[in-house]
Amino acid sequence: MIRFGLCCIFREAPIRFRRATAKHLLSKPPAERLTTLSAICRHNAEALHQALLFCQANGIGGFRINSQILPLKTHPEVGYAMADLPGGDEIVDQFRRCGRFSRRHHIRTSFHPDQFIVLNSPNPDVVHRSMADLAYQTEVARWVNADVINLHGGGAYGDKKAALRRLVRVIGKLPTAVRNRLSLENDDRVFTPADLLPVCRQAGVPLVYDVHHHRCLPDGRTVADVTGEALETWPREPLFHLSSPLHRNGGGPCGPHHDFIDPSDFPCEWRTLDLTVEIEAKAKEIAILRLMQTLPDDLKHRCA
DNA sequence: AGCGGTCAAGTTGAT
DNA sequence: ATCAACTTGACCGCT
Repeated sequence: MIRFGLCCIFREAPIRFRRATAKHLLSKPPAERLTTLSAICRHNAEALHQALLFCQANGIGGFRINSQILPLKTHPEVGYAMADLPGGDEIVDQFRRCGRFSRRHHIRTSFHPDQFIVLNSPNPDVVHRSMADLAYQTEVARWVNADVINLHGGGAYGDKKAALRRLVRVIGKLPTAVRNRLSLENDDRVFTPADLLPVCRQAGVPLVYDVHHHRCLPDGRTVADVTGEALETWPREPLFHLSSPLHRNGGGPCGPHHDFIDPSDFPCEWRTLDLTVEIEAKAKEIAILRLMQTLPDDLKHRCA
């Protein structure tokens, strides 16, 4: 069975996550900062519960959690520990409730740290800050029962092979709780599936195959090839990515995502797999619900 | 109440 | 050398 994952936010359902800016917090006295952050974190824990309820009620089998669910958690000036927040224990409890709900209803959750988290940077400060952020996301992942923290390979710095060697080495040094959840995803500018699959095998982390990125940044392999090799990197249910481009510039760089998914972008090779497919479409839950309606018929005709 | 500029962080590639 | 694009809002200060 294919299950679809929703990425971070809703277009129409009235479920919103809050954030904070460091600049604003720094204009307040420290005690007030913590009160503000506490209110936001509490709100977000409740919003996550609502998000999971929505998914459960609508047959959506996965949900990607925004990295800013605990805003600015590892920021050098306004970063904090849960114990610093007023009512921090209750906030953690609420996240644990989300974890029990997702386990009971088989809703898979994941994280996708943003572009500032780079494990293979030649700058050790960048790597250390990245590892700290991964530790934070892992902490939340344990509460909420998320089994995937998905990352891009990072930069090439003019020497892809050396960059990939650094990546293997740094992954090897990660705490087990982080590495057990870590996955790597092919991107649209630097690292293809062919680049990352050896890293995945050496470092013992799975590949999140993004077929749209692969079409923009090809590596000579077919969708069928990469699908098969990526599946072998997963000791549990695999997780792949699907999106449709707003503009069809065949072979050019990946542009912005479309509002919806063109069902014909769904690879026939995935049809019969047990697989989580995270849907990157700007219409969010509307796009998933539409795809769930149109895909079965489309597959029947296109992939016979 | 509504508007628009701004928001921690990195890297690449276009200008 | 500088700067937008990644993804995309939400927030905050101002009117």
